[in-house]
Amino acid sequence: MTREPVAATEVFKALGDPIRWNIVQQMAQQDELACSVLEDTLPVSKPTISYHTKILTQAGLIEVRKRGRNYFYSLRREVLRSLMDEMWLLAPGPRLVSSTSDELTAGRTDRPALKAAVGDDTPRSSALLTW
Amino acid sequence: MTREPVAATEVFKALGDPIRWNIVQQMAQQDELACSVLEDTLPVSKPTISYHTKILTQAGLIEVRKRGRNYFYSLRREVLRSLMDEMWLLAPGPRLVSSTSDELTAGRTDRPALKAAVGDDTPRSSALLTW
DNA sequence: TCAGTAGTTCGACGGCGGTCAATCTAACGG
DNA sequence: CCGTTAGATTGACCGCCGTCGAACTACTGA
Repeated sequence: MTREPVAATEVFKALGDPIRWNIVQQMAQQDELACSVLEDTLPVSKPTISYHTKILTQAGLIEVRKRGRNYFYSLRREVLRSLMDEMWLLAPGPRLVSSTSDELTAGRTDRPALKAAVGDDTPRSSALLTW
Repeated sequence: MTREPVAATEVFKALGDPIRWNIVQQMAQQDELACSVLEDTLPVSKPTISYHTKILTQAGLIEVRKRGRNYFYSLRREVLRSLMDEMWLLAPGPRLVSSTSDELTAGRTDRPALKAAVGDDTPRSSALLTW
């Protein structure tokens, strides 16, 4: 229930695990993610998923909604943004602003990461820089 | 000597430790930091400092320069920026752009964090948002 | 040449983090 | 009311992470 701002290092630590980073990326695209999806897309057991979602929750990164016997997670983007702001204080400079926005808003019809693709950390394409 | 881009999770993991985060913050202000300064400002022994700087180096976050028997570390801000870009893909929106720039460029005459101040994670002030 | 200093490297140790099988809880459907 | 299913909790295990003292390396200055 921690509504007070969480220490930056705790958020970093939460993001510093491949599986959790993968979860966050999935949630950024789906905007509301069923727990069952995670069980399908991640190569770990249910308890482990529960463990990771708890870590992310404690870091303030995700929000949990229980509907019936199903759980839905959503990304708290403000936390990500305030973390970026804090980083930007350390490394100001040109920032990417419009990355062919279709990649952000367009209906993601293709299924994302399957089981083995957890380690896929290759950065996506980028475009158009500015201050 | 890893010159290839480092996985995001590795960078996050490197930033997810209070002492390392403190080191990064110091380097962001000093722009070139003597190892001896770290020994004075951090509450850990020399071997531990060496260990942490190694982690940061492997994550691509800092660069090492040896001058005589002294070591100097500097922050590789590009890495921080590309990490921000990757985060921005997940949480686009208004970003802080000019945070009373004196706080960024002005000569920092006051000594920063002393021994006990490692846990000081409170975000700095901010201002002026935009896309 | 040699004593001293700066910093890394090398064990070794304690604790935390990630994992799973087993158990538990709560909601659903019949 | 009861079997089933979704997901969290518990307990245990093991490997890695952060820490330090001690030894080592390299540079300095006299």
